[in-house]
This record gives sequence, structure tokens and C-alpha cells, in this order.
Amino acid sequence: MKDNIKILVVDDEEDILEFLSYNLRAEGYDVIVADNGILAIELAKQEQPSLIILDVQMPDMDGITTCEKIREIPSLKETLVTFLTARSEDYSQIAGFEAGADDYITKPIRPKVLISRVKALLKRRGITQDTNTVIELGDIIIDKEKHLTTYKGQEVIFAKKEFKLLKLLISKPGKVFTREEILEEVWGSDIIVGDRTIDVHIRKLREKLADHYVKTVKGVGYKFEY
Amino acid sequence: MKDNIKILVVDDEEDILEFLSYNLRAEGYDVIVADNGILAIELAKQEQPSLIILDVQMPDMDGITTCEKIREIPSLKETLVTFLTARSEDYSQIAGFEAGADDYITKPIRPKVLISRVKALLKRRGITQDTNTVIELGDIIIDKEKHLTTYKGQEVIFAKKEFKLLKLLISKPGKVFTREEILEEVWGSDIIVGDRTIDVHIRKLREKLADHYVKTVKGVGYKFEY
DNA sequence: AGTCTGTGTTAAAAAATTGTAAATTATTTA
DNA sequence: TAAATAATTTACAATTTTTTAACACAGACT
Repeated sequence: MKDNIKILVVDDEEDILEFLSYNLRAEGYDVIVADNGILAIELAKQEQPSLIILDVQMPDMDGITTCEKIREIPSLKETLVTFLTARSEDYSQIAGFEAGADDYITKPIRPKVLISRVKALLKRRGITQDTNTVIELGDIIIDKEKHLTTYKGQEVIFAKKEFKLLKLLISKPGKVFTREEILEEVWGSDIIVGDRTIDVHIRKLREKLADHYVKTVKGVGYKFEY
Repeated sequence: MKDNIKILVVDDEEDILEFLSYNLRAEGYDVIVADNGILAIELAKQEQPSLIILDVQMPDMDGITTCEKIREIPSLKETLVTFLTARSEDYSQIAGFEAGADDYITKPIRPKVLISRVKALLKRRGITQDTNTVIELGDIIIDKEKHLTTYKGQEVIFAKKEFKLLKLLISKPGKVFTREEILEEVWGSDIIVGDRTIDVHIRKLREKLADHYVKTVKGVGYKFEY
């Protein structure tokens, strides 16, 4: 649990800062805050966040100006910036895109919307939250990073594809993954493999764990059930 | 499952229309298109889409104007409108929010971004694509994702077709589905099956649940009644 | 009552889907 | 590069699901 994505939130209103922090942290992001543009720039340089959420309307230095200044800093050229604007504000301000913003979010902010926007943005830029490195499900422990699996305290070795498949199924225990989904996730959309390939890999999982974990839902797909 | 969300896409460029239609349809939306503002307004009045995606830059009547006109139509007051703008355009135009738009998407359009925006928008307005993974009706619980059905706390296994059929009937409790509708939804429009096939499947549902849930309306079809 | 139409039931045939072992091909490692 | 390991295909077997077919049954209509 270390390499969390860092997000800098800038707003002059205490409430909003808290609200945003809370929701972003709940999603597993590391959040740092600033209540004005000057501080924001300092912090940004120092902390190198992946994303800066910037209120447009702030005293002293507004969001647009802050953004412009940020864009002038070489080390922050690639940092994502998203504005926070009130619906009622003069939207021509949003021309602040010209200031180099990547997105904006309108108030009132709905947590779900906020999160989905942030995720989409980061994803677009190829920054992915490396969520839980370790998945634990009863007597099965999977360490994604170390590519290591333990079953009943015993280390079990899975080959690359097997591991990916297991990881996928176990990521949402109970959910049925269709063959298509599995192909997409484990093999990739462009690779074409024969019909029985998935079955064979499933079989390997069953061999190495116990039969009952991986269930077949005929005509639909496979699921992992603990 | 005919209650798909309807989206009207308006752009003067054929390519863009196609691109958007393709991606939106792939996501399960019903898409209608217009290549100019006049037509768009006509179609909108007629079809009552949930969302209109409107290119800002169009000959004759631009997006902003179109949007303003749309907002003047009472039956479309609540319809969502999102603009499509080129990154290079003068962003002060985006003041078109004042024209009553709810969001905007910048070109070049990335499919994933498009979809996530559209979803977020619809969601915000509480319009949901039949996205519920779990349907609950008294002591019957259907989890589409897990492809699992529970009846009185007991897990009941339905084969694929049975599951689809049950899902369909239960999606609108009380509604009578004609045999045609059932064929269309469960089997698909092009597959031809014999007359007794549906009956047999209905029988399976009755076997696995209790007889009284699935009712026959002679000469019309079947319905699910709780 | 006799016939017609639409539906219910059942078992068996047909089709679809998955499981498996062994062979083949790729890829990695030593 | 050879050897080892992994991934994929092949060719069937096994299983489950879906469909068909044949007949029973009920109510509507003549």
C-alpha cells in the first residue's frame, strides 16, 4: 500500500476541502490540500501530484491564474488539472481550458461523479491506482506485486497467464466473467486464441487450488466462489 | 428490455455521427441522429430522447442556437444536452452553458471518455440504463452479475435461457409479454424455434420457483406476478 | 357433442458447451 | 543452444442445455 496516486485539492472553502479529501481518500488516493493558489503552487512543485483539483473562484489568485502559473513550471507540465466551477458562475470563465486545464467538475459535487471523473482522467493519462497489492480470501492469499500465491499457508506457483486469470476471477468473487471478458482481460482484445484455451487454464487453476473454487456457469462463463 | 435510453446525436459531419452512434450503440443506447439543427429539434420533439449530443459548430443553425430553441420547448425542458466542441475552438463559446447545456465533450472524442461522460450525466439525472445487477422481488432475488437466483433464501440454478426468460418477465412484474416479445428478447429476432419451446421453458421456471408466479394469459402471453 | 385453438407435459433427440489428456508450438532460462 | 517451462491446439469424451415431437387437456365456438 504505498504507491498511491497523489491528488492536490485547492479551494478556499474549508468545507469543500474536507468534502473532497474525504471522498478521494475513501477511494484510496493520497490527498494533499491547499487553501490558496500560492500555497498550491508550492505544494505542487514539492509533492508532484498526479492531479490537481482547482477551484476557479478563489480570493487573491483565482484558479485560472493558478493554473497558468502551474503550466509554466516544467516539472508540472504533465500534471493533470481539473477545475471546480459553480454552475451559476459565468461559464465563459471555463475558457480557462486555455489556461491548460484538462477537465472541470461543476458544483454541486456529487461524490460518485467526482470519483468517476477523476478516474477517467487518470486513466486517460495512463495513471492507474495500483489498488491493493495483496488480495486475501480465506486461505488464499495473492500478492500481485510479488506474483506470489499462498494456499493454506503453502506457496503455489502459477504461470503468468494462470496468475492473471486467477487475479481477474478473484478480483470480484462471485461475479461471473464471460469468456469474452476473460479474453479481453487476460489475453487482450487483439489476440486470438482457440476455443479451449481458457478451459485449459481454468483446469490448471482447479488443479493447483481445489476444484470447488472456480465454478463453471455453463453458457455464461466462470466465477470464483469462496 | 426494450427500455433503452434514447440519445439524439447532432452533427453535420457524417463521420462523427457514425463514430458516436457506433460507440453509444455498443454501450446499449438507442441512438438517433440528425445532421442539422432544424431536423434535430423536430426529432427531439418527436422522439423525446433522454440526452442530446450537439455539435457546437454547424452550418445554418449552430449548436448554441439549437440548444436555446430546444430549451424553449416545454416537453424538452428536462432533456439533457451536451455540447461537442473542438479543443481548438474559442472556448468562450462554451458560455453556451448559458444556452442551457448540461455538459460538453471536447474533440477529439475518446470512446471511453464519451461513454463515461454520458453515463455520469444520465446518472446525475437519475436516468439509469438497466444497469441494476440485482433485482429483488419479495423472496426472489436475481443477481445478474453473479448469475445467481435465490428463492426463499435458497439458491436456485437456472440455465442460460431460463435465466434470461425469468429476468425478462420479472423486469416488469405484471406486464404480459407476448410470445413474440419473449422470442425477440430471449432468443433474438433471427432465431427460429418451434412453438412449444417457450412453454417448456416457462414450465422450468414454474418447476424451480412455485407454480403461481408465472401466469399464462391465454392467447396473449405470460406474465410474472408476485 | 364435435372440432378447433392454444397451452401443458413428458421423454427423447439434437445441439451447445465444457472437461481432459496428449501433442504441438512458443517462450524462457540456464 | 539445449533444456525446461509455459501456452496453445487438437481431438474426443462427458455433460448440460435446448429443442423437438407426440400427445393430453381445457375452453371457445359451431
